Order: sequence, then structure tokens, then C-alpha cells
Amino acid sequence: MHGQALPKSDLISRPWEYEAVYRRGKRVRGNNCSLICLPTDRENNRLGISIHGIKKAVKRNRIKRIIREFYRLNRAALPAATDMVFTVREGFSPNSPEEVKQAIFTLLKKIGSPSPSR
RNA sequence: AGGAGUGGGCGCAUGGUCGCUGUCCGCCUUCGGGCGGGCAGAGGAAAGUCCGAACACCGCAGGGCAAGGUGGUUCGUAACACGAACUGGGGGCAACCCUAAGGAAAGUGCCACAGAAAAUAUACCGCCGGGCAACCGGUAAGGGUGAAAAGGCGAGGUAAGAGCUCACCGCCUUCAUGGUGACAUGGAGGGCAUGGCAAACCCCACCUGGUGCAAGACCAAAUAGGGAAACGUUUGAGGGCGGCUCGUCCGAGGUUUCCGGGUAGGUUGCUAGAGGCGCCGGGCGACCGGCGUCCCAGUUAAAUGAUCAUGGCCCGCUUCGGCGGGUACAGAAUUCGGCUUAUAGCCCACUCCUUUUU
RNA sequence: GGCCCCAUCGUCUAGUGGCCUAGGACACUGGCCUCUCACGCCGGUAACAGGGGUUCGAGUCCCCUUGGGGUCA
Repeated sequence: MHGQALPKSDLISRPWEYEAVYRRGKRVRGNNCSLICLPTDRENNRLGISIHGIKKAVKRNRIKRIIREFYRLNRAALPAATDMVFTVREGFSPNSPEEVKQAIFTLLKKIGSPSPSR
């Protein structure tokens, strides 16, 4: 264990789980992307990615992989015990995990202190 | 040297660190899985879904109709709308390229405007003959219209003209030869009859049952409902008619157990195949046969990634030490055979044209 | 992933291969009317998704591409 592994069980993969996050989560909007967080009972945090409006499969997969890579490297810095869904719209095209890191950290500043308000 | 044509091929490489998916081996296990190691992990188009098949389920005695598709010939192929070779037509100086290319004397329909007339024919300006003229007769050479005008061109002929006659070309009929065939070549005859459009209806020949891996098969929560049995119930729960009592009709809820269908979810179908590579043989070729050898993704809110270094290739700057930038199109989803479309930068082979030199 | 459908002015739509230089309504805009606005009247701008082919001639027929939309759990 190196603390940087990302197995598939830590990804949100069921439609109703996405529905729950969309319905009851807290949403922060950014430039062509937004972050929705929902506190849960489990110990670690989980990630979901939703991409809309990007038609070429190569670009879509690349955005997904870069976001996942960012999440793998910076997981400890993110609030624990939450399901977070990263939503991407047309026009958002990062080239490296650093850009995603900046974008997400500005969103987290918008949320404020990672308050575990239930 | 420059320009052009055809066919084929490549489409970044290597290593370190951190990750993802599958599989094999070993160990641990609370039997859910976890850890360590080995191996494998996007394409020439994976794309568009335009055709053809395999496979699966449903339907089906046989035949016909309808609907749709294909359309030179002969081969190739599991099959095709694909490919090869050849034929006809068109384009190009040429290499070579393009070609839905059967039938218009089976029928129906359309051919705007213009024009006399758009297909049974007919005669506007004309030409010629007759006639004082009105007009009558003969013509279709010429003009004009149009995308297209009833063979073309030349000569003879004539009142003027006309396949009326003749030569050449085209067309039709027929014969011979060559070819598996499309067709080609040649001879004889006819004397012009047969305008175009079938990616208009149609006729002819051939082909096609429908749905598609979200096909189909198996396991199977929760909730609702179905069936069966037992207990319970005729001392009648509940409901309908009726304003209500009475009445009358329908009638077994309820509890327990079992069964079958089946949703979420899971497993399977799921990758060894009309397979790749090499050699030999057959064929002009597409392709086929034989032998040897190899195992080469299998995901499911979607794995194949991030970063660092070194080196290729291209472009720009250069103080010739280097520096900076770029490295296309694009991501498997049941599997194959084609077609079409996108594609930076290259490589190889053959061929043609122009110019120069020998 | 499979299977289908559609595309005409800014918007909603007509349009038997030739009367199409593509019609109508709303919108926009110029003028008239009015003290001004509205209404009304007279005009104007503005479109066949792109590329090939068939045809004398294509918005219409055929093929390819592009962009939308539907459906199957």
C-alpha cells in the first residue's frame, strides 16, 4: 500500500448513487465545470465524473483520465467521507492534472472550510 | 532537373517511478477478498453504420403475389451493392483515370419557354410550277426556335427538291470467322423505318422470411400480485343494488407453508477465427491449395493512464556550441469480409510527359 | 452498442423535375398616416445544410458527408 491506489470500488458507478448526489449534494459552479459534494457514512471519499457535450471519444476519455489521475494524487487533501461528482461541460479541456488541481481548489475555496455539516 | 500517374508500406522508440484491467503461479483468508511475482493490454481507419455474412431467437408444407434491392461479360468469394481480368462509351499529349453500362419496334407517361411541328406528324419565312389575283399543287435544300427537329457529308439528278440514285460514314437485317462470354472483324442485302428520358411508372433476369448480443440462456433480493395446501369461516368478514330498516345478489377475506413467472442485480453469450506469419506450388490477376509455426484486448457510469529522462523525425532562430516549438486523424464493446469518410509527416517499387547533357 | 427519422428566410411553415429570380404568416426595417404611439396602407432585406452524380434542366431523383432528434435496459 502506497496510499495512492485507486481501485474501482472508490468510484461511483450506480445510477441511483449519482441521483442521490445530484438531489441532496452541495453544488459549486465554476467555469464550464462544477463540483457536487454529499457527505456519507463511509470512511473515505469517492469520485464520480460526468461529462456532457464533448463528442469526440478521445477527448472525453482524456478528460476523464486526467481528472481521475488528479484525484488519485491529491486524495488526502480532499474532504473525507464525501461522495463528490465532478461535472464537465463543453469548453473545459485540461491538458494536465495541474490544471484540474487549480480548478478544483478554487472550487473548494468557494465552498469554504471543509465543514462536515450534516 | 521539373511536373504527373499507379500500387504497396510505416504511422514515434526505449527505460525509471506511481496507478488501472485481465490471466497464471504462490501465500493468507472473516470465503466477500487481500498481498507478492510473471505475462498480456486500441486502429488503419477501432469511426460512419452504407452493404454482405456468421451466430441467436421467433416464424415457416409447397407455390404465387406484393415490397425492396442488384443490373456489360467471365471469374473470385461463405456472401455481397465488394474485388480481379476483359468488353463497350467518355476524358487526358501520355502513363492512366471515370463509367447504376439490360430493354424506348410490350405498354403508359413526360419533354416547361420558344417554335409551324416535341413524334399519329406537320409546313411559319422560304423554293419551284400554275394562275391577273385570291389561291391551288409539289417540296423540305436553306432560314428561324430549342437541350433535342425525322440519317451526316459530297456528287449526280431535278421546274425546285427529295436515299430519287451513287461513294464513304452511321443505322437495321442476315451470314461467316474468332472468343467460354460481353463483343470484335469481315462479306452480302435493305434504302432510313427506330427523337430523348427507365437515378419516371414499368418490362426482363437474378437475389431477399423477420428481429437483432440491449439477440438469447442461467441464478435471483425487496415490493406488489398469481396458484396450491392446511388452519379458520355458513352463529357470514367484506362488497354491489336500495334514501334507510328489511330484503336480495356476489361471495372468503385473514394466518402459515410451498410453488411458478419475474424486476433490480449478478453469471454467461465473450473471444481460436472464412485467424496471423513464413515457405512451396497453381493462376495474367482477384484468389486458391499444401506444409510449418504462433496465440494476439475482452471492458460494462466503460481498463489501456500520469510524470520524468534519453533518442528519432520535422519547422524556426543560430554566436554552429545549441535554444525554442511541433510529432496527425483518432479509442475496441458479439465477431468477421467489404465500401465510404478523416489523416501531420514520411518510405519503397514501377510508369508517363517536358527540358537539358552524353 | 443496435435500429430509425428529419434538415427551406431570424422563427413557424408551403412547394406534382420546368410557371421558382422559391410563396405565406410573424419578426426586422424604410416611407405614408398621427401632435406622438399603436392600428392600418405601400415597399425592402432575408432561406433550399455541404459536396458529387442522373437529366437539356434538381429545393424535388440517387450517392456520400455534416448537424439535429427519437427509440430499445
